[in-house]
Formats: sequence, structure tokens, C-alpha cells
Amino acid sequence: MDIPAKYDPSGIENKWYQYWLDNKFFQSFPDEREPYTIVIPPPNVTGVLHMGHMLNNTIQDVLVRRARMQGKNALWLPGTDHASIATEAKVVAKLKEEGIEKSSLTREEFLAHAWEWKEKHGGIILEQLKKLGASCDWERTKFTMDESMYESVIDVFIDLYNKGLIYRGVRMVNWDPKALTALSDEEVIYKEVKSKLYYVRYKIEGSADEWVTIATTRPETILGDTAVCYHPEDERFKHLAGKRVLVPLIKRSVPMIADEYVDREFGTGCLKITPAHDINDYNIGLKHNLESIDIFNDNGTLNEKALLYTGQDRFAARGRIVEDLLNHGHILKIEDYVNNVGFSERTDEVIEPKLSVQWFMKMDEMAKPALDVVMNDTVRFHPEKFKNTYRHWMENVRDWCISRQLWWGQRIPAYYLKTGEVIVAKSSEEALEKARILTGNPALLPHDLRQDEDVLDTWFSSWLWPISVFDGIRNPGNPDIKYYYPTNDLVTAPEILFFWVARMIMAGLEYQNDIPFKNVYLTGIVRDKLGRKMSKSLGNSPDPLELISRFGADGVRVGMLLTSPAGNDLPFDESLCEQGRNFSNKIWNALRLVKGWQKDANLEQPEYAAVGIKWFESRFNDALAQIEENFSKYRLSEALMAVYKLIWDDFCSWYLEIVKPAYQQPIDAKTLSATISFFNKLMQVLHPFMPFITEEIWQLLTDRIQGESIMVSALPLAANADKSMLSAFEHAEEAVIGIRNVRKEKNIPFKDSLTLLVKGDNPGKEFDGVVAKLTNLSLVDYVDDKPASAAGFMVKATEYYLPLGDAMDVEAEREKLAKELEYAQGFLDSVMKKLQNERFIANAKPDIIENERKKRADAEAKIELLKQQMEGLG
RNA sequence: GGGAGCAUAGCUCAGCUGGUUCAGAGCACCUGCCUUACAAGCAGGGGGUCACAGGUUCGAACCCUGUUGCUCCCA
Repeated sequence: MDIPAKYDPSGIENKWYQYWLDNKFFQSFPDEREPYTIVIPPPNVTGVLHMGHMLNNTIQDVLVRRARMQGKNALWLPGTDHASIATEAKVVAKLKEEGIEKSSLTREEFLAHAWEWKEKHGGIILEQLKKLGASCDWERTKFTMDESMYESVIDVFIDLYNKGLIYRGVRMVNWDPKALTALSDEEVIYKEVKSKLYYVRYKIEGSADEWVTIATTRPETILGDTAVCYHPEDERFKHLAGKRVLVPLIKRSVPMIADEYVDREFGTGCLKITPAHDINDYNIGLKHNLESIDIFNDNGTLNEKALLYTGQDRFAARGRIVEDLLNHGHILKIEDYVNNVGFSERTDEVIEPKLSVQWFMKMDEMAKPALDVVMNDTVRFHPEKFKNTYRHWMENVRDWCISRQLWWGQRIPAYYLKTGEVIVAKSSEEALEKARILTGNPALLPHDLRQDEDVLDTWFSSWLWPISVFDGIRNPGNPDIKYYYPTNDLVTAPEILFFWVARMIMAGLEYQNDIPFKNVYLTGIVRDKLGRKMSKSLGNSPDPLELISRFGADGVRVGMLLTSPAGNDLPFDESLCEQGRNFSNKIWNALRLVKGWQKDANLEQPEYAAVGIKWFESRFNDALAQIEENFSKYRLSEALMAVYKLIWDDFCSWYLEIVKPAYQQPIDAKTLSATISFFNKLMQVLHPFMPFITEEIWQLLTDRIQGESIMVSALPLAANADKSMLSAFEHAEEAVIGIRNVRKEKNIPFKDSLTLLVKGDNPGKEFDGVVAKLTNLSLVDYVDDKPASAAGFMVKATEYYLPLGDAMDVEAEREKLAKELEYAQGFLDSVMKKLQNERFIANAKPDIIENERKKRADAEAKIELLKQQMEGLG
């Protein structure tokens, strides 16, 4: 058969993905087998595949494919979330392009547009995952706004409301003036921003020319000031107690108050208080019973309560007020200043702290059990270090603002009577019924009730994800939820440990009385060479599909995994994918070699091949045990590296070279079948990492029937490895390397065969035939004395000589031996130092001391040998 | 400002309870090879004061203290 010298993945990958789909290998239904479940962290419907998804989903696919091959009933359940803010923003922008304002549409009309957008764009990312080889059960694809998922969210809201865990309250929230919605604390990103610190003086009321100076970074909020505050123990201001001051420009009279919150060192030690626009001021306002004056409209412009600059944007107003304050002599100085400003994660708009009525969920009661299951390892984090971070958050958790001023999402099932009373109910009919009972007024009509306009935070859907995808909220105890829940592994980024992971644990404990997953694998962040996070806005992220077309999905998968231990950032470099592609090619060429062999059934199996096979069997089992160990600790990159080395070094560089027949010579049947069997097993072990090439080779190596696939074959299990054989082979390996070095030093080409003389005990004797084959020896002989005029080297205590006739360079040989002797002497000295130390003998464990004695004996023997050899040189 | 973590080869990282081959792997680099599976390859090779300073110990990359630098989380 004709196999090209370079592996070309493109056609092969599409072919096998379709084959897997056609044979429904990704599908799972509950049965008698042990289940293995992963639910995908649902990507945004607005998203396209980026490198973070690539890493995350590669890991999930490795885990799920391995579980499937271990005979488990494996389910990887895919889906997307509706991403209310991001999607609504996209739809609004798209409508705007078409000349349609959101405000001109009814809620129903807008949602129709949003659904249309979702149907058109929402599936892109899932389609892209197929190119990566993702073995998701696509029949089960879920979306957080699906009817069943929507209803689950509503049910949970009502249930928690009835349990008193959800309430409505006025709070200072993070307001996004662009998205026109409140955000949770977790959606605010703080960045250092260069700004100015303005020193502004306020006149003391009733005084002729007495002033007090405050420092502020937000002069426009002066218009909402309702007090000026100093530290009660600050001598500089004590005389102002009980006085009032006039807010500049608008001349509003506000009290001077004293509060320990004030940092006397900061600014002037005197603070303006704007309770409506700063969370700390808000708290002081509550304490001192101050009025709150909200001077902003929802879109960030100033309203009529500001009295000045009405209708202007907050940042424009800042410029104007600074000018006016200067003109009126209120600004004493302006300093450069760096402060932390909150930005919206979604719109990158500067967050405005704003007082508003929102829905909140109480967190403290739910947090406690969710903290416990992580601390006691019922849910295990990999790597474990994230337990600390998690604990810190859970112990300082605050109530969760769950309402969003948007339309795209689950509409809050709360209905208001004209009197302002709230009724929470599943439908307007039910709400009306409840309202009639509540008010005792059976004449109430539907239009007497008004449903809350807001929707729920997207995380309020995704926190139910591991339950709701199995319809476990609406139908507790259904066969799916009973079988697949709790899921096994969750693979996600540490950034959403609190947004999502913590809340899923809470929801699981609340609604299933059980954890949602047993293990949480936390990936790192994919960064570029400069260490920046890869992001669309920076444009520093390669297009994953383009990478796949260049290196193959297998190559990219290997590239993503090779250097990314759990929890560590991955500084991405295309050369990693190149390494993956090169590995594909290496395997491919091993296939070419093996497929090129002609079998001769009458041929005896050579002795070197028989021992080679015995050795590789042990080596394979040894590596397999190591790989299993790595998997059990979620060290995926180390598991991959172990397979990589097993295939490249042990199988290709050693094993195949050992059993390979001479050029154009046939191979015996036993060796061929053993080799094919090893090759098949290696492909199985590698399959979870590189699904496509392994399937291709597995299908080519052995005749397969239609419907067979490596992905549903049984993964080989580690058997016992013969450790003594492994160490004997290592000895032989060193002999091979030694002989190669001699050839190189003496410039002896491989085609000239040599004689090898061995002196002393040879632990690698079993492999003499292998050594002879690999280094082209015509004879291996054992001698009692060192031959004259021979190049030599030692492997542990075994001496090897290659008689070279006149070609010997005695001086060079002497030098080499002298160097070795020096090293051995130094080694012996260090051992002797320990053994002569009485305290070492007294304190160290007996086996350690025994070891040191053995080291001494070995070193002494070696020194003796080296001395003899040097004498032999004359 | 509060908390957590990290620092080992040019890069990315292993290194278990302190004790053989404890200083390692992959990549990169250097040298020699187009040897009949593979130059996307083969055979060799160099490279580290384990951040710094103390301490504990017979013995420290590993335990303790401090210093410096970086990262993350929270405010």
C-alpha cells in the first residue's frame, strides 16, 4: 500500500467525526453500567470559539473519551447559555444598524428579534467544537432559555422566595449606564486609572470667610452632597462640630458630621458625603440619617435634582463643574492621582454606584454547607490551592443581586398590585388568584396586576445547570437525574469559581441534597507571548479553526495540553501545536514502516526480536501504570508526556529499531503480530488525547468491520511490569549509547561491523543480541582481561571494549579515564564524609546507612577498575 | 489597605514523608548526519549558587524566620 510520507489530517478528521456521529458513539442513555458525566460549562450564545474554549474543551474530551474506553457509560452534555447582557447588547446594536430603536419595540417584538438572532448565531460555537473532536451527546444539547430550563429557573425563584431566601430591597448596586442594568459585584472589574484629586473648599454657613476643604476624585457628585464629614478625634476640625457648610455653586446647606470612617491621612482629612453615589457614603448616610440625593439618570446623565448641568453626561459635567468651581474660587489645587475604578465586565463602561430597588438572594445560609463540602473534599478541587480562595470568598459572601434591567432572560415572576404589594406566582392567572385572596377582593382583574419588567441574572440559570439539563428541578427523581447526577468532573476557569462553581454547589445541595460534581478541574488562562490574556478586543488570539487547519485538531489538542498543568496559565505559542503536528507525523511514519513489512510465515523469530518484545511488554505496562497514576491526580499534561515518550522514545526509537528486519527483508509472523498489537494498544492509550489519528491508524493496522471504533474499544489496563528486565534493558541502552559514542569519536561508520568484548558481570546480558543489532556488532564476547589497544567504557561495573587495532589514541583514552576517576573519587569522598560522621550513623535510618555503604562499595570497585585500566594503557 | 499563592536550565514546568541515579522532563540551543518509516527526522552535546539572607538538622530545592520580586483574589 502507498502511504504518503507526511500525515495530512484534514480529510481524515472529518471522515472519522462523521463516522462517530453516524454510529451514535457519543450518545448515552441510562443503563446498568457505571455512569460518567460531564456537563459542559455552557459558552455564551454570542461567543465564537477562542483559545480558552479550546483548552477547556480539549480537557473535557480527554476525560470523557478515557472514561468511555474504560467501559463507563460516558455522557458529555453540551449546551449554551443565553448571556442576557451580552446578547441583548448585540441584538440592540444589530437593530440599531437596521434603524430600529429598542424603545420603539414592545417586549414581545424585541424578544422575537432576539430569538431570531439566537437561532441564527447561537450554534456557531458548538459547531466549532465538533472540529476539535468533541465527543458530546449532541442529541442532548441544552440552552438556558429552553422551555424546561426556563421553567426550572422560575420554579426555583418561587421556591426560594417562599423560603424567604429571595427578597426585594433598596441597595447600592453597580449600575452599568450603557447596558442600563444593575450588575452583580462579580461582574465589576476594577482597574487602576489615572485621574485627578480635586481639593475643593466649602464655605462655613454664617461665616464671613471661613472654609473647609475636602478632596474628591468625582467633583460632579458635589451636587448630590448632603454632608461633610471629619474624624471625631481630628483636632483640625473639632471646632466645626454642629456647624453647617454650603455646597459650592448650589449653596445647599448641609451639616458637618463626625465619623470614625474618615481616614485622617487621606486628602485633607475631610470628606464630602454623597449617599446616593458612593457605597461608603451610603453607609454613613444611613448611620447619620442623611438625605440621599440621586443626581443621575439611568444612562449616566445628570437629572434635574443635580440643579446644574441637567441632561449632560457625568464626564462632561465633571469638566464643566471643575471649570465653574475654578471660576468661583472653590478649587485650591488639583493633584494627579491613581485610583481604582470599577468597569462593567460586559460593556467596559465605568460603573456608577446607584441606589435602586433590586431582587436579592440571601447567601449566608447556603454558603455554609457549600463551603463544608469543599473543605472536607467531598468536592475536590484540582489543583487544591483554590480551596483557599474559595474559602475566603465563602466566608465573606454577600447577598446576590439577581435582577437585571433587561428583557432577554427569564422574566421575574413577581406581580405588583397598584398598592405596591408583591405577589410571586408562576403565571399571571395564578398571581391574580393569589391577589384576590390576599386582598379579599374577587373583583380584581388582570390589568390590576403588573408583572416585574426585569429578568434574572444569567448565573441564576447556570447555577442550576447540572440539575436542570436533566430536568431535575421540574421532575425530581426522573431516570436521567437519578443516573447522571452527581456528575463526575467539571472543567472550568478559576475566574468563575464564585460566579458559577460555588453557586452550583449551593443549588445542588439545596435541590438534590447532593453535590453537583465530584471533581473540579480548574484550567489556567491562555495568554499570548507577552503574558496578556487572549481576548477578542486585543486581537491577540489566533483563530482556533485556522490552527486546526494548519496543524490538525490532534496537533492543536496536544499543543494545548503539553504545557498546561491544572491551574497554570498557558503561555500559548504556535510552536506547541507544531510539536503536536510533528508527533502526529512521527506516529504516521511508524505506521508506514510497519505496514511496509512483508510477512514470511516460515521465518523463525530472531532472538533479538523475542527479547525486544518481552522488554516492550514490560515497558508498556510500566508506563501505563504511570499514566493511570497521572490521571488519578488530574495531571493531564504529565499523562500526555508519558504517552508521548512511550511512543516516540520507547516504541519508535528503541522497539521498532530492535525488531525492524533488514532492508527489503521479510519479517516473521510472531514479531509482526506482536508489533501490531503493541501499536494498537498505544493508539488506544493515546486516543483520548489525539482521537483522529489514533482512529485512522487503529483502522489501518488491523482489518476492522463496519461499526468498530477505537473510541469504544476497551482501554488496556496496566499489568505487572518486570522491573528487573527494565533495569537490565537500561543497562543495555547505556551500552548501545557507549558504542555509538565510540563510533562517533573514532569516526567509524555504522556499516563497518565491530567486535565487543565485555569484562565483568553484565546485568544487561540478556540483551546482547539487541545491542549487537543496534550497533552492528559481529560478535559479543566475554573476557577476563582487558584487551590491548581497545577503546573502552563502563556502564556501572561492567567494562566494555571495542578492539580497534592501530586506531587507538592512548593519550585521549588516558585523559578520559582520569576524568572518570576524578569524579568517582569525589563521589566516594562525599559518601565517606557521611559514613565517618558519628551523628549520621547515630541518627539516620538504617536503610539509608545501608545505602551509603553500598554506594561506598560501588564507588571503590569502580575506582579500582579505572586504576587497572589506566595501568593497562601502559 | 486585607488575604492567598508563586520564585528550580533560555522558555514552560516536575521534583512525594528532608536521605541513592537529587538537581530532572519537554521545547529551544549547539555539533554531526538527506543512514531505505520519518529533516515535521536521526545520533550526540552544552546549559542551573534551586530568588536572596539567616536558622533548624548528621544531612535542606524540600522545614522555620526575614528580605526582594511577581501573580491572583477581596476592599
